[in-house]
Amino acid sequence: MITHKKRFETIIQKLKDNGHKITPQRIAIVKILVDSEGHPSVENIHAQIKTDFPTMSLATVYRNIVLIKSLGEVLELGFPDGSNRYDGNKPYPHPHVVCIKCKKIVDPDLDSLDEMKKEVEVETEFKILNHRLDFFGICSDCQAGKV
Amino acid sequence: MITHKKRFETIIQKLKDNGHKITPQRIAIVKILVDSEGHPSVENIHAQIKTDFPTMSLATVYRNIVLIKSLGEVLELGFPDGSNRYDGNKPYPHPHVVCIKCKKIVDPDLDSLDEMKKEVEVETEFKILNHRLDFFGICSDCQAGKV
DNA sequence: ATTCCTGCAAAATCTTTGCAGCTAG
DNA sequence: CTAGCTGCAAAGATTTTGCAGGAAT
Repeated sequence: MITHKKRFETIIQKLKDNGHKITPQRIAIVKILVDSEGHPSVENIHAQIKTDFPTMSLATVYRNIVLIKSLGEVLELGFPDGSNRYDGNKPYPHPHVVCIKCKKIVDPDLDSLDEMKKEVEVETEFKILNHRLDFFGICSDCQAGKV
Repeated sequence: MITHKKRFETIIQKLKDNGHKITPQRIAIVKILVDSEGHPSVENIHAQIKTDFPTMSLATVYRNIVLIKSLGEVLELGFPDGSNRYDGNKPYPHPHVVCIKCKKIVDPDLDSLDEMKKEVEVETEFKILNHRLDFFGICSDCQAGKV
């Protein structure tokens, strides 16, 4: 099983391997990326760190997200409303189910997706490299009116 | 069969029905939305119209896209690079296959998607209202090096 | 006649960049 | 030491908004 701790070490190691320095800011950002269950936004990450690291700059968060993305260790989720959120635990494409009320994000298991990709390759003659699949709806809590 | 002309009339009618005036700018924008095979961007629409309508403002394009979106008559495709493109012919969610080299967009037929949606509803207990499925890859032309 | 629409410019977001000083290795 | 990183502020890019004049119905 892949724990948050292992993910943390994987990313830090990859940063080192590629000649990047391990700064306190970087550590803090990576920690949040792998600890968050809730797919944090840049603003979110910044706010969390700023609490006990008041000089942390938004630019630094952006720069590090770009860096970690370029190493393939975080997945960027761009949503229809223009916001971006990040997943440091599963940095490869995978489906999401998003509650449009409470913004909760769940990762469903969908085995049929791989098959669908092959279907698309046959039908369109594209070589498929990547994909994005998101469902939007109301989670059971919000349906029940728990807000 | 649904022709571009019918789509044009449908949208214009819907605008009228909802008490919106039919201005030359509006007509030009709707025309491009339904005539384009290539999923135009806002910038794109603006540029096309500006040729023979030099005072056309970007703001007007944005405002009308928002309006037509609110009537459910155009689909907005937000891409990972931050760009938005629009589909006025099929304004309901449907899968896209995007060539990352030449930016061509193809609409594949994927019957299995509806089933997948139900699968997700059962598994997550969400009420699914909407979805987004995009595949990214290289089209056959670009694979062949035709650029 | 009125109500809605447009163009322009300014504002609002979100993200990136230049630079001088600082710090990890 | 010294290459790379950070913070700050300014710049970019994209989309939205306020306002006064203009157009559709």
